[in-house]
Amino acid sequence: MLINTQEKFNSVIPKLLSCVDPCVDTETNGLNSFGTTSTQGHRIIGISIDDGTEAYYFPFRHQIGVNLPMECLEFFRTYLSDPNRVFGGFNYKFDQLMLYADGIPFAPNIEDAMLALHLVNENEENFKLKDTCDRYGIGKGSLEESILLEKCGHKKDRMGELDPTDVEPYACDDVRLTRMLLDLLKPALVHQNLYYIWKQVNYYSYITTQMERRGLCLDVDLIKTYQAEAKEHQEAALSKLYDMAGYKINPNSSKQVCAFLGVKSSARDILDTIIDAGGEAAEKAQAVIEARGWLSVDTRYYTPYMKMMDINNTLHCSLNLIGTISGRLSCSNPNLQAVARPTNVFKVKDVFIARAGYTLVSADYSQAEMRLACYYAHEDTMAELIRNGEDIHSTTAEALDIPRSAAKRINFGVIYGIGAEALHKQLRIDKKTAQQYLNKYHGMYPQFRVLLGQTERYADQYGVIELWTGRRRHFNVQHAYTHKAMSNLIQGGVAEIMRTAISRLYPAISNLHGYMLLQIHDQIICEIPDDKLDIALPTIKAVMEDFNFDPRMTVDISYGKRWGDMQNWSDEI
DNA sequence: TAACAGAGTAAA
DNA sequence: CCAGTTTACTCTGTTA
Repeated sequence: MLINTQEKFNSVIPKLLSCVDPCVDTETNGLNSFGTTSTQGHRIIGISIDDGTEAYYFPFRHQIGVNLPMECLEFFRTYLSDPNRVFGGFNYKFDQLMLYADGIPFAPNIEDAMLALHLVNENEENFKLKDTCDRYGIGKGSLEESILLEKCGHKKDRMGELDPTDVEPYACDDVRLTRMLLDLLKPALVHQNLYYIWKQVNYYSYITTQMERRGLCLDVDLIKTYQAEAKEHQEAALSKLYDMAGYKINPNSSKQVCAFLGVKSSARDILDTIIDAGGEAAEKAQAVIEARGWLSVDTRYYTPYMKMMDINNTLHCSLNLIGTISGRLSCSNPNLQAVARPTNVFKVKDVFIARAGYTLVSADYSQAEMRLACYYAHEDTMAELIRNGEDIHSTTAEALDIPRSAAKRINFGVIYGIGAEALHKQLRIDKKTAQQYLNKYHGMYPQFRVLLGQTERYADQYGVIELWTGRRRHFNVQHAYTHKAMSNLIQGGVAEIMRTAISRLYPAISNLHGYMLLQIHDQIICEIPDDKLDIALPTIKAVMEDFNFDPRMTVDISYGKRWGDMQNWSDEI
């Protein structure tokens, strides 16, 4: 039902107010509510709400036809941020950010059908509302959508150019379908014992939305300095390469580099092999790496950051709760979970700074995956090393009489079931030696192999494995290979530890007027007021370590004004 | 010219 | 017929 006059609006207000679980969707003129230095933030053009009996569309910014007066948005400011209502949505994080851009605060209680879908079946071919409803036999197909997309040239962000009358059927369809999907998925969640997890994940969505909203502050002057420096090095590295090759070789073209070096792949590990061997080819390979580094540090970090930041020099990524099969978060636009670790070339972390009056705090779990693997596998030999605070790589290397690099690789790889083939490629040693190292390793720590087999057999037999929280990873579909079950158990398990910790930590950090900015799998980045650091640091450590695994989860904390320049903190001092 | 696959590289 | 896993992004080079 189209609500585009004050009279109609007044008549539906009582219906909205009597609904405690409205389903909400927004139509917008784009995907980015924050805007960039060169583009304005996108805005809501209308809001649709299903109150359980009827669906309404409230148009505000259509370029033609009759809109509701903007004053009516005032009602939604309180209504849509009401902590006493539960808002149903599909990828509601997106709608919340859009609503926020119109001054509507985030509502803490949400029920997101997309998150429910991912919990019930993380193997879905996609997580689009209409496609999902088609697959589950809900609604009357994507008829409304296809008609509408036809009208606006197949671009949803141009829906504002249409009359509200044309958009209403589509917009109302979305909220009706969302409610139907929620009604379908809730019993499935209950049946799989996932309902409580879902409520938690909805809250996690609320927290991560706040992280996106806050964003990370950039030191623009330093970016420009680093860009200029990178450009100089690029030119030097390229001219050196051109001299060597005798023509203008492109270091990013694997074809050209392969021809230049007489190899079949120009990937980094192949180039490293050539460098190991020494000689003239080694110099060539070194020059390619040098040039690639100075080119990519700019094209992959500085330049995109300058383009993507908002007018306050703030960078807002997207934290995706359904981006992975294992239950980890994924991060995009930009991917701040994959910012290069600091080197002479990649000084990228330096350009992320704390806002005035705040300090950045990084808290990361030490050896989280290995600890969880020990816990699951009852691998007591390794567990004892960890409990005693030993360097597990060095100790392993000494005990087995293998290089430390090999011990380190196996320690990381064993969680994923590494074999001789992969180890020989990574360490650039022959396959026989790799197999010997593995045999020694599994002789010393026999339980990892046992867990690998057990988890795989369990997944084969039951088609599903359960993480320590009760979250499930399903293997009862094609292309869900059970040899990955242990990896998923550990990776997903750490993700659940992180989710639990962040959910517990959020109220504490908010009370101190601090902010969480980012989650990087086993690490969080926060921004804490300078005068609250003394309280915040021990609190963060205590909350994050508050689990009952053996060996226990421990957290290393560092703090500073730049991400690239942090000092370690210890509460002993 | 746009779309796509493949190679390469960043993180945990 | 997968054999360390989970991602996101940029570039090259070919194809529609």
